[in-house]
Amino acid sequence: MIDQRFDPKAHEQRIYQRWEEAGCFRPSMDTSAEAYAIVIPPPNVTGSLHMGHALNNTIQDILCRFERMRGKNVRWQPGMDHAGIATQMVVERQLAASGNQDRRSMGREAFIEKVWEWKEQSGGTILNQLKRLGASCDWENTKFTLDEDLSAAVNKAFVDLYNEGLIYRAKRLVNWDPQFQTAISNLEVENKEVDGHMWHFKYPLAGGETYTYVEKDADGNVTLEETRDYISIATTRPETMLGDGAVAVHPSDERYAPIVGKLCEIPVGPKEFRRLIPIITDEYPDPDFGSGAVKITGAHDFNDYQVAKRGGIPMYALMDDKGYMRADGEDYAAVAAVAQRIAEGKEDFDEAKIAAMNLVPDQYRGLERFEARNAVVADITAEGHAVMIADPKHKDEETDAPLIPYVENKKIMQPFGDRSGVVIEPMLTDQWFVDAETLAKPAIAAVREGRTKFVPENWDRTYYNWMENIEPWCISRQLWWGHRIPVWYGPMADASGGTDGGVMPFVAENEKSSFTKVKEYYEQLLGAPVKVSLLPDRLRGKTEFYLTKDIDDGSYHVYVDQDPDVLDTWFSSGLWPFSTQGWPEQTDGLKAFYPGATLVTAFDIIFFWVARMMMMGIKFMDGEIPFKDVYIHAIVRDEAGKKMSKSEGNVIDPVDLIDGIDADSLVDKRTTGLRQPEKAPQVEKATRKRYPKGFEAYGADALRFTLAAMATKGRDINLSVDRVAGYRNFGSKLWSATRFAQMYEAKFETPVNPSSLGLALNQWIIGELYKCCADVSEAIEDYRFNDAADAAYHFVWDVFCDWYLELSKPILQGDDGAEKEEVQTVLAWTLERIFELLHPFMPFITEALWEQTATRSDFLMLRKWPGLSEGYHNQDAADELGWVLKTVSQIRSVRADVNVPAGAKVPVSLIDASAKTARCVEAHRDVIMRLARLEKFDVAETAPTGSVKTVVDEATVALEIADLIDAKEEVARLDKQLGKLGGEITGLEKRLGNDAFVAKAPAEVVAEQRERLADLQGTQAKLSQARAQLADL
RNA sequence: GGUCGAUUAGCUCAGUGGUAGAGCACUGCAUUGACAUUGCAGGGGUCACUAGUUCGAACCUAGUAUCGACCACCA
Repeated sequence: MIDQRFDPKAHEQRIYQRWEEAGCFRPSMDTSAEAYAIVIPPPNVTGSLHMGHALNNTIQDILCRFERMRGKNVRWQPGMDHAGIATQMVVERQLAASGNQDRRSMGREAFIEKVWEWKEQSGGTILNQLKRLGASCDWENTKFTLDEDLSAAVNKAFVDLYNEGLIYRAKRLVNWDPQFQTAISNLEVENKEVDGHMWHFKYPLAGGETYTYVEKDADGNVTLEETRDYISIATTRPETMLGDGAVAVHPSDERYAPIVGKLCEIPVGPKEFRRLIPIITDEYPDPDFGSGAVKITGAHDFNDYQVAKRGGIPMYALMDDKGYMRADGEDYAAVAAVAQRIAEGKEDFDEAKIAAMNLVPDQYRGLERFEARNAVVADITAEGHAVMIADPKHKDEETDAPLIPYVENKKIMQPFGDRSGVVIEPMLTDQWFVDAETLAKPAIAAVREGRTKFVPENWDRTYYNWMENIEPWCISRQLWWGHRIPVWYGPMADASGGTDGGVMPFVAENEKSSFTKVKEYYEQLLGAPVKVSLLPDRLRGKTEFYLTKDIDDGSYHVYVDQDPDVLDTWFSSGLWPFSTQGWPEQTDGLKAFYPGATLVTAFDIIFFWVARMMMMGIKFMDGEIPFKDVYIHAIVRDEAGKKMSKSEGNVIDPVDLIDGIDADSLVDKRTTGLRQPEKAPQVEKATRKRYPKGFEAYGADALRFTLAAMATKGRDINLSVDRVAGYRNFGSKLWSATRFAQMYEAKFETPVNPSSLGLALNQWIIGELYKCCADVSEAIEDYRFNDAADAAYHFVWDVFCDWYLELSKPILQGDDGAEKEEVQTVLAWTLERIFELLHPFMPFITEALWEQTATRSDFLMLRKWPGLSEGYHNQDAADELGWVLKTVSQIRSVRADVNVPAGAKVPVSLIDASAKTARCVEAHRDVIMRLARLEKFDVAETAPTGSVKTVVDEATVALEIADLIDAKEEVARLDKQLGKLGGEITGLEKRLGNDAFVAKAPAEVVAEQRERLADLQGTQAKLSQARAQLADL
């Protein structure tokens, strides 16, 4: 006999280990079976399991277990992402906390070694947590994006794209994170609205020139006309004025037409040398916004960058990598003089020249960017270049109001680094880019043509929206942790061995092949033997030593230096569906498991990952898409619909739901080692704030079932612990039902042949089981996990436990050996099918029940899915048991209505019963008497006087409880029912009386309604009769 | 500004044109026979609003209101 209760702690980890040891997670590699692959969204190596992961992986596991049971060759590909910035951040922080050197003084190699050390010790917590959840991943094939083979795939992908011109290096304006001192992609920038200011300044015209400034209203009437010697500019970032290259106005803006082409002065910096910049026209400025004139700072604003590129305006970079005003280069006066000549068109310029020019006036050099802003504003204002307005707070006539500098307080959108949280700075730097536009085209087509489908499908709009407006993808990161860019630079040289300090890139899959390329190149160029070595640190920057000639034999020595940058983490993630299967080798895994069946992920990762996998997969796998379906699931929120966040204190840790959280055992929990040590206290605190008393250990099954039951398409999940408790109870119910079966010696491992069953009860339950199986299968196939969970839940609890088990009791406790044996067999058989049916949702408890109900040689996990045929359904049995259920329910309901004591046994007669009903009475008398607590249950001609009546189908059920009832109350009870019936009947009559309905509605609907009306009228007649008899009393 | 979504019972949510549902909460009754992590019975809804399409609308269409998410934004 199994234990009285299911204790998750006693079974979950034990069973998981059994599966793992037996190799249950491995693909069958059965070539006759259909292959089925899901690649896990590789969690960050720094990650620990949160509710989103729990949902994501529960869904994948349900699909994998379901398809595995259906006989497919399943690989659920697990692994982890090296997560460049996140990991580097964690390790750097740890180094700092333990008083170590920072990474720069430590050096690249030593630092990376530290990260690997950290990875071995603390990384990958999440994989063990996934095991706690029951994830049936193919662990033996676990991959890490920085593994040797995956790194080789990354390099190959890079080289191939480079050779096709789809990867290129360019100086462009990119998002720069001043904290991490690296470029990041657009996607890693979060735009947030913050309180900001917009300052209005006057840029004086060169040489004190003046013009007539005229403003007109919509009808062309002049509203303002004055002589000005300046142009008014509005800006939210005054510190960038130092890098202005022009002022732009819209070509149609008549106000400024007189001064277009003239020069104006940037009103900041040393008075003796104010820089002059041209006033130009461009389509970009909106004449209706601000003053209509825009300062153009090409190196510090994305819009300005476009204008500057169009207009050939120089873009002066003002800041260093840390977001401080530049302090390098020549002093301001010298540089500004050059800039002046450029602005006046008197001197040519090129990118390199501009890049070297530091136009930050001496007094601002080295200031942090926000300090610089304050200083610039103060200086300009002090000097009287702020636009002045009448103080709006002043109550008097406008003319009397004092003038104050015009500064608007307004909400502005500001970019923040999603990891660092600091304000992102647009910076002009050399970076590597992927031509995403070209790669996106076939990826868009794949979805348009339905080769890859989004579920729910409306997400394709989001995908198109982004893909059709995709920007070049900046893939280089100025970090150390990641795939180093496979590019080596040699010195730019001429045939005589002369160098100019420039570099020549060699792109190759590894160092060795790059050296071969370098050697070939220089030998051809120089016509002499060439030896190649990697540039040692001590020579870095000393370009004169990069190419040297041996005076003795005339051979050359070339030093090459690998690009110091690493690739965006998502570059390697984009290759995940095929790099994990061994690409570029044509492995069996690759052949079988690409393309995958379904990608399961949350919407926030569509751009980051799904889009990139689509582009890369199609590119490298001969146009074959990486997966057929993309199932986009919900975001898990707290029960009030708020996003779970540590600061809100509403985080629920999935592992806490599995293991329980006890208010007093904080210490105990920390020793489980399931969380990152440095993270654990915070999570504890957050959960405990919300659940001060803690909560029970609900087990992985309860959590999984809850998530599945709530996983409706296209809606967020508001998770409540109560709900988890509810589904834990469901597991308990199944457990105790199995105990019941064991108690009555149910015959497990015994086949059932539907056609040889003698009892309607058994024919009925296997028919119900058949329906349930069909519903669950269809729902999972259709990604309706909530429907699948509901169908199983309802069948097990409401049909199997509440009815079948109760109905079977008289037989199991009775004397008829043959009947008893049939029930023992069907009971066990149905339970076994239930275990199978629930296994994808609740793998642990079902496997535990499987192993403990018989001596078994197999795992439930590897059994065949119960795909029952329609032959299991028997309509006669269904009708018969349907009648039994109705009859019992009706009698129970009446008993409760008229307050018959629960223990009292009541005699009941059945009036006007048909022959068929009479046969049912004979067949099921015992069980009905037992379940409805009857003293007798017989067919009769007439109802005894003083009985309480209800109607089941054609028959009136009379409860002989004259002594218990009050005639008045009984009349009231019947009237209430009649009232309800009457309302429904009227509605039906009205509908059926409507010719249009009868004429236009489908015939079966009309027939159905007619039948229903007839039924209701029959019931009404019988109840009315009963009422009439009572009234006579 | 663009896109997507939500509004159904006290709460959290299912429900793709034909009798409004679940879980939790609530009320009454039931405790030595699988299960109190239970059983039986019950109360509770103008399906946000307006108009339309339809024989028929929670569901389709248009609009309104409120809430939310994402993307892009005026220097």
